[in-house]
Amino acid sequence: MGITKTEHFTEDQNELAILAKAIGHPARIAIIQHLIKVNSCVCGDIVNELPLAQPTVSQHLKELKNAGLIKGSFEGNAICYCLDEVGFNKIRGFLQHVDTYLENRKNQCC
Amino acid sequence: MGITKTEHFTEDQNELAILAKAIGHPARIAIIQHLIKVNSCVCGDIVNELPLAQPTVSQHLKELKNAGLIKGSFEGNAICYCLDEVGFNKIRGFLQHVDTYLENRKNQCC
DNA sequence: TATTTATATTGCAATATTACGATATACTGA
DNA sequence: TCAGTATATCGTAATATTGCAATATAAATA
Repeated sequence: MGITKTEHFTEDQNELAILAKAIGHPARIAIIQHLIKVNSCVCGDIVNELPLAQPTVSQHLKELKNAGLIKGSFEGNAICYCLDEVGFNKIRGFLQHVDTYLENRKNQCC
Repeated sequence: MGITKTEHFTEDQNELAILAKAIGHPARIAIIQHLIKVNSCVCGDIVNELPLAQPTVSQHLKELKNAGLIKGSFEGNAICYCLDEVGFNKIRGFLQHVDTYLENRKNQCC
């Protein structure tokens, strides 16, 4: 049905899913990587960095912002975007949990 | 268009996106968490753990498997699923990159 | 004020995802 | 062999996502 049964899962599970889904697009990976590469907030040139039209990029930025993975502030005419720790901290918690388990797991049969 | 312009992005970006997208659903988060919780491979009871019908769960397991996040092996009648390091290692690399950046970043203006 | 520049929003078409009933497959044990 | 159990696949409906042209908004500057 294309509709996720959100209400059947915990708040934690839904939040993690939203974060991972936001990362789950190559354009949004590219945006994150670019923000790291230039080591600063980026005002305006993200559109030029991506092989997508301006409205599409704007939409991807909006999704990253909604998920808490980037934040933006007005810088006169333009808008400055940079990574937001808030979202990444939540994902880090989950993945550290997984990684710790993988390092120590017993009873592996596969 | 609902179609991702995969060819315009790097192989690395596409692969990371596929992994993150696979994690990006609460049912699949729940599957991963359950595999960690029981600390062993799980033969059969995953369907009972989730509030979804058997074909739906089967589909989610398939997606996790395709992404390299779980692996399964036949155990007689049933199938054993457990976490697969391969996929998680790739995501870890990306997120460590992000986390290292966040800890050390300069020039923050937002 | 009018123009330019930067970004967001709207509307829509194409495609993808989610969910599940029905059914198929495949192994086990009687 | 046959029934029972476990899982996968098919088909399909509902909804979500992706992408972009057109357009709107808003600040900067001439």
